[in-house]
Amino acid sequence: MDMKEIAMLLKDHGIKPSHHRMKIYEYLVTHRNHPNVDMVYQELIQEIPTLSKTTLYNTLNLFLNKGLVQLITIAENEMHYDADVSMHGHFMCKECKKIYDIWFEDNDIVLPDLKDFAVDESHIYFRGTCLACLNKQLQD
Amino acid sequence: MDMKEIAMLLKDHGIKPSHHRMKIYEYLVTHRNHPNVDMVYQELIQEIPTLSKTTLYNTLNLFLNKGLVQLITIAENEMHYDADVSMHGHFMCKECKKIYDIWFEDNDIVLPDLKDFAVDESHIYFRGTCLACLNKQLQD
DNA sequence: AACAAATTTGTAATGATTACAATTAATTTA
DNA sequence: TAAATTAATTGTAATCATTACAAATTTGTT
Repeated sequence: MDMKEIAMLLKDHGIKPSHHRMKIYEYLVTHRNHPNVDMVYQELIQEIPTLSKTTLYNTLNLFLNKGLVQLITIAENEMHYDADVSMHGHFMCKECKKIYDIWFEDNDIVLPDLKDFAVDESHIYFRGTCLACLNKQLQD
Repeated sequence: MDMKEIAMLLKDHGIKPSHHRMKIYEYLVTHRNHPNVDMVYQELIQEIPTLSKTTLYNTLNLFLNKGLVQLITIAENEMHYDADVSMHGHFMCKECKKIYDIWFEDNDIVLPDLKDFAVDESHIYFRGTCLACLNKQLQD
């Protein structure tokens, strides 16, 4: 996804595509690693030495409000962000803290329609231990 | 659920049933309101004027580790707790912040078995607006 | 009662996030 | 094009949930 496409995507979501905003979205869409704020910051500060964390928070909240990214509240002490807003689940390894995408077969999961609620977001979270960390534990 | 039953339940989970611990669990099991730490504190401090928030945090973490309660990470800035550890979903209203239980019909939801992951916990979260808040909005 | 172990407490530290006012950059108007 | 207006970005300080830690209290044991 090149910068021209990113600019158009932001515009389509009612977001003026400033340089900072484009770089932040570019980070999310190329890494796809469900980063927390600091992961984005540590990477972008090298290209944009003046970048402020407040700008990051402002921008990510703007993206959230415009529906450009989704918020992942699977961790206990910090937010994570996902540029993929399509319906899929997330698994967090309690050992390495890594967050994995969980893709479902088409009919694997059908969430029920909720009466008495206007639902904006649906999330499916799993916690446990990932294969890499299970193997590491066997070596001890 | 009386105190004798609570004491037995704690013991069955390897937790020595001190008075504080029993009162904290009693709060969770009788209110069933998915409280945050402060909600428990504000109620119990009236009966136990010496209660410390550190004790609350310690106790809730102990309950979590022993599998007596489950952690709800649906809110963006604080943890919520649920004494009902059976599989059910949660809906959080963005307006009033209230958390509702979502019960599924038996075959309504079948979460897939994940290869390459040892899953300890599965959570289904919804966010949106509850009926009470939708009606309130119509009045304006 | 005396000792040891477990529980509870109070205070201070941590760390993610937000508030807010100042600065800088971009856009519009004259 | 320059001044004026608006929007975006920055830096610092505040907020607030949670944890660290050592002291005090309670409980259980010889």
